[in-house]
Amino acid sequence: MPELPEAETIARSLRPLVEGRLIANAEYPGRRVLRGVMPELAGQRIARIGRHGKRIVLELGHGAVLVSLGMTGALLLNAEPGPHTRAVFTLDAGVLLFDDARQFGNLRWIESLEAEDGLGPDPLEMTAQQFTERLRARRTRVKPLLLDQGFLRGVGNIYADEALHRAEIDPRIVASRLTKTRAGRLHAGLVEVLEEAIAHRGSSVSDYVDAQGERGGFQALHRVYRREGQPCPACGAAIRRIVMAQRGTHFCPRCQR
DNA sequence: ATCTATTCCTGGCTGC
DNA sequence: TGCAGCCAGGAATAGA
Repeated sequence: MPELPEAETIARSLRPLVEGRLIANAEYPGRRVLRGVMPELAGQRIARIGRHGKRIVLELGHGAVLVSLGMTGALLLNAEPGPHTRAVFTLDAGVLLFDDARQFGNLRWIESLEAEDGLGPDPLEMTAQQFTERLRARRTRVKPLLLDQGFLRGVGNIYADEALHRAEIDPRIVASRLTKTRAGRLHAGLVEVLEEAIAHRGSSVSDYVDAQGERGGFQALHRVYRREGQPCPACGAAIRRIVMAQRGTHFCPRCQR
């Protein structure tokens, strides 16, 4: 499931071959992938590839296409279209596909990112103090809060669990009850795990691959995510799994109190 | 403000 | 070997 590090990896792997290319043709088999009205893209140039939270941004001469990868979305460069291909962008050199088996992903045209928003700040672009203030203002449990894209953009289930473990914080604790010190540790844990994951080109838990079809390597370094019953790398206690907000939540009952 | 449940979807897994 | 049933969950939505 692509989150911030996976989206960043995809953006980086797309840039050298897609930035500056002209879109010769755009097709959307089934059309279900589109959210809202998609203008004619043929003839437009992809000026820049960006990332906004866990989404990929294809910046055009005017406006941009926001790619939400959902659970199983992938942007593939020069691959063969398959049964799950939802969009085909034929470029002046090469072809860019959007494949998405489960169809939780979508494409949306926006005028500008600034006008767009409604999303919280990027965890890698905020100070510990900003994070701490936002966090302690909320009377909701910290794990679901980290998943709330309006609170913070880019964090999903994997990195929420991994950051809470690094910060030694129980996912069930109410955010406003965290001390400034512990909130600061959570910020540090988030930044650390996201940067490490980017360095390892993301986590391939089920089917995530980058634009060249390559898997990430960070899944081997997960400390709690989907490791129920296995020993905590820090203390050896068995990792627990509970469900919060309909999401599997993994934590060490000894380290995280 | 914050909560939970539901919906979308299908590959991959379990168990018979 | 085949198949039914269940599970994973990002985000939108409804309702409490």
